[in-house]
Amino acid sequence: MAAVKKSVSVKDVARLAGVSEQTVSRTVHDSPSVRPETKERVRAAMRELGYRPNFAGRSLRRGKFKTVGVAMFNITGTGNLDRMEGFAAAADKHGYAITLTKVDGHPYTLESASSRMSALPVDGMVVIMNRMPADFGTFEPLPGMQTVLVTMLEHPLCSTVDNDQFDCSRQVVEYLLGQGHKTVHFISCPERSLSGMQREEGWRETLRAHDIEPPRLIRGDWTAQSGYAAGQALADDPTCTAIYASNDAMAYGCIRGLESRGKRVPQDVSVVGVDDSLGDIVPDRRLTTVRFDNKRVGMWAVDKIAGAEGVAPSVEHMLIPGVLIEGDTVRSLR
Amino acid sequence: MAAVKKSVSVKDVARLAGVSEQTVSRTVHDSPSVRPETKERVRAAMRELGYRPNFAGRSLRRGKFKTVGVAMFNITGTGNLDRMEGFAAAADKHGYAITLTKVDGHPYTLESASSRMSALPVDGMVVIMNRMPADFGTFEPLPGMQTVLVTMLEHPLCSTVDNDQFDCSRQVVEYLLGQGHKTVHFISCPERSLSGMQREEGWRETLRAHDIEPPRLIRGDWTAQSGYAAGQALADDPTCTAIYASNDAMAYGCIRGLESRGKRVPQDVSVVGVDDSLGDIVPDRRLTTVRFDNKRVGMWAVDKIAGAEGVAPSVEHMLIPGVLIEGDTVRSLR
DNA sequence: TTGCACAATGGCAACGTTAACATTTGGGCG
DNA sequence: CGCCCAAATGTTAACGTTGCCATTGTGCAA
Repeated sequence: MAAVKKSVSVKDVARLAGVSEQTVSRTVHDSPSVRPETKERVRAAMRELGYRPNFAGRSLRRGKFKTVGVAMFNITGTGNLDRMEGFAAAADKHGYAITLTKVDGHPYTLESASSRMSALPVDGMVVIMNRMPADFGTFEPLPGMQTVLVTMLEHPLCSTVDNDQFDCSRQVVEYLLGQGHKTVHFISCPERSLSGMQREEGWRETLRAHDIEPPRLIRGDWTAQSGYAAGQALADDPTCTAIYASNDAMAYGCIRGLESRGKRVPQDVSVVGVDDSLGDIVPDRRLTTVRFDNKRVGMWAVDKIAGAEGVAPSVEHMLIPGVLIEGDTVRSLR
Repeated sequence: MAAVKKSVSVKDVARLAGVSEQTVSRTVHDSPSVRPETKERVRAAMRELGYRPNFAGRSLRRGKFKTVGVAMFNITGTGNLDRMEGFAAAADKHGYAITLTKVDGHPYTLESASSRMSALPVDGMVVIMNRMPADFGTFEPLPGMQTVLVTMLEHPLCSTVDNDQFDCSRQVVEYLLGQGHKTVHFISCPERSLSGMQREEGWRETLRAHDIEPPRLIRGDWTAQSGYAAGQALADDPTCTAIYASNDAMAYGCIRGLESRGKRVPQDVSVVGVDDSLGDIVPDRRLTTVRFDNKRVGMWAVDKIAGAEGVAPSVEHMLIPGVLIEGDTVRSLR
């Protein structure tokens, strides 16, 4: 029962196999200039000693870590899981790993995310922005550290990618108007949410593009309870035949609120949400909603960094459109 | 506009500050044996050159990465976000980072997770087990790599931590029996889910401990639709006054299924779920459920690795109990 | 004045890997 | 038979950091 005292290095393997360290290295990288017999002998030595290449030595030599850092101000948040799925998938594809970091949001700045990352073994970084960082305009990425921001806003020095919230609202409003509704009421969200504000702007702009003055919106707080209250309030408004809620929880709450006031969905009022987060939760009703492709957002961000590989990094801005899912909560008036 | 050509090392800082590399290093670590004036001069040089310590050099020297690897077979899964929150929080506390890796589940083995991690800059690893790996009994962690498994099963060589699913069922069943119900029906889940099977076992054992023969269970698939079907089926069973569903989506589906057959909840039938995942989604009803502390599970796992710091790693097994949340879906028969 | 303790700093080596270059070996061909 | 080329392998140095030990400078007690 031999105790493992320390890590096994190429030197140990070389000694056991009776070759030079370089030959071991070449074997690890499966270089064609090593004789098959030699390779086999080296591999046997590696197996016997339990050799694993040391990441630090390798990175030091190569000057690359093959790792992308992800900075999040909030780990818990809608879509984060899907985004991470995308990060991991893209990283995998390029042979990269993902390093996850929670950044304290006080102050809420890109600088704090950046300095947090600077001491970690990463070649590039992704920052997920939920709110507006105080230094968005003035931020400069660390030299040599390609930085991708997950946001709809465009940044002069960093590539950006996000769901197209504006287009999402446009799709919803056009769809409802296309069903013959005269206007679309909106249940919004707290003002500090960037994505929510963009949905709000999209709703307003699209109505205006159709020469419809946007009705007064109701500000919710993402919860079904606030949607419920909004639904009750809108139930008494005779002009309200179509409601667009900023997420599915509020949309569903709104439906229940309308029903509590005797309105039926979709017969009396049509309701649309955003998120596609209720699919598995509400059994007997399919909410009309917009499904975002957060996985693709995550993949794009990591692809941008891991796919660069020495290519001069360019600044690009990418918006990924969502898809409107037709459910049972919209009625055509035509 | 000077172009940054390559990374700045202690050598560059030392030259500019007119001191030795060692003094720079000591300044970085704020050693008391450097004169304040010298420190300030070195710091000024660091600022001017934009010096950032190189992770690879440091790790190579220290033989530590200050990073914990997390291997997941599925990124998307209930509770993963909270667990990650816990990973990140604990890592932060110890000055560690988290490296996330998605492991291909074909084959579904601990070995594949382990070998995936072996080439990454991590000091220890956490594996999230959703199913039973083929090599659970025979797996040996990599030498020098402390390995923590997130599972209720105990492993002879690896520490383990998870929510106490067994206790969760015990709490639910005891609670319902305590309200005067004669038995508790159960909506289960696919058999390959480890946690689901443990809930099932807990339900069965607890009933038996009260000399109640467990009624026939209904196997669902985690979705509200399957809960809906189960609710409809159970609506016709006159012995059924209390239903325990293996997650909240099925519990909610079950309620709707019961209602579709004219049964009222909780007046006619009491329903309890597990997850506490509906809090923000169903506005007008608070489901009685069990809330797990996945964040704490994640923290424990990372604490175990990052908190060890040279201490001889011991094998421990930790179960974190959930908390029963009383809602509006249970009626007392007393 | 000498000796000594201690504070401040410097020199050197090593961590594990691999690119670049150097060397050896074997075989083909004039 | 000698020459040259290519295949196979070896040697060296460097990536950036920091622990260890050596050196220098300073103040104070004997």
